[in-house]
Amino acid sequence: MAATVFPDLDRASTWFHALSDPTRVEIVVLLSHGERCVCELQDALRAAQSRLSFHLGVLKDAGVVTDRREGRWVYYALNRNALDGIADFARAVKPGKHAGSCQAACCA
Amino acid sequence: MAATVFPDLDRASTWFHALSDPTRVEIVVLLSHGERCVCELQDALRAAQSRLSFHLGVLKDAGVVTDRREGRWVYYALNRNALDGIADFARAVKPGKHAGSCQAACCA
DNA sequence: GACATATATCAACCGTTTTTGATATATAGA
DNA sequence: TCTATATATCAAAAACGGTTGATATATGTC
Repeated sequence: MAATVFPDLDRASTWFHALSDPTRVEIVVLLSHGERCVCELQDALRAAQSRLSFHLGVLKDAGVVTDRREGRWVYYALNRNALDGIADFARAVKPGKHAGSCQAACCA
Repeated sequence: MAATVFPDLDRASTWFHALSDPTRVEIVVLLSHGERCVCELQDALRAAQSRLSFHLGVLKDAGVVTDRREGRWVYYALNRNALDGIADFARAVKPGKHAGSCQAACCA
């Protein structure tokens, strides 16, 4: 059963979808230095404001980033839980890592 | 500089794109039990043959899986390097993990 | 209140991805 | 060689995702 290997496939594919665009991966890398407001990201990426806002929305909906308003500015930050979940997924599906959790016949 | 955090952004977003579809994540989970031929995956996923073949092609092009022919059958298997790369990415961008690799001013 | 700045939302457009059904290729066995 | 099975490829349609420019909302300052 798939579920025994990694319990939350939909959430996983949502994370991966959020990271499937190079611009969004760049945003994540920028945020890995610490939280940033939209205008800082805009300068760093030289991206149109609505375009950046769109990508931040995708990342936020997927739970990869969080946002917080401070005065006029909105600061975005990485969500550690999502990053841990991604690493967990990669670890969980690595062949041989779950030999105990399914029938002996199916796992090499 | 983005490159200091994770050196191969394009490869990362290619991996993530390959995993951005729920069907493909399911395939990966099935393959985590060991290599499988296309017809076994077809039974497990109840997916049309050409559809499955398409998704396997995407995973293969991204380097997430490998294939090998044995007689009439083609067996697909996970590529550990890609899974390691994904886990590495998640670890590398986790805030605080790369404090030494960039200017003190930028990292909290 | 009027104005400026930061960010989000919307609609239109365009290109890409996915699905489907049909056909092609490869291998094996009779 | 003929037939059956496994898989890949192709073309057309449908669905989706990203970009752009315009407009809306929220906040702060004068």
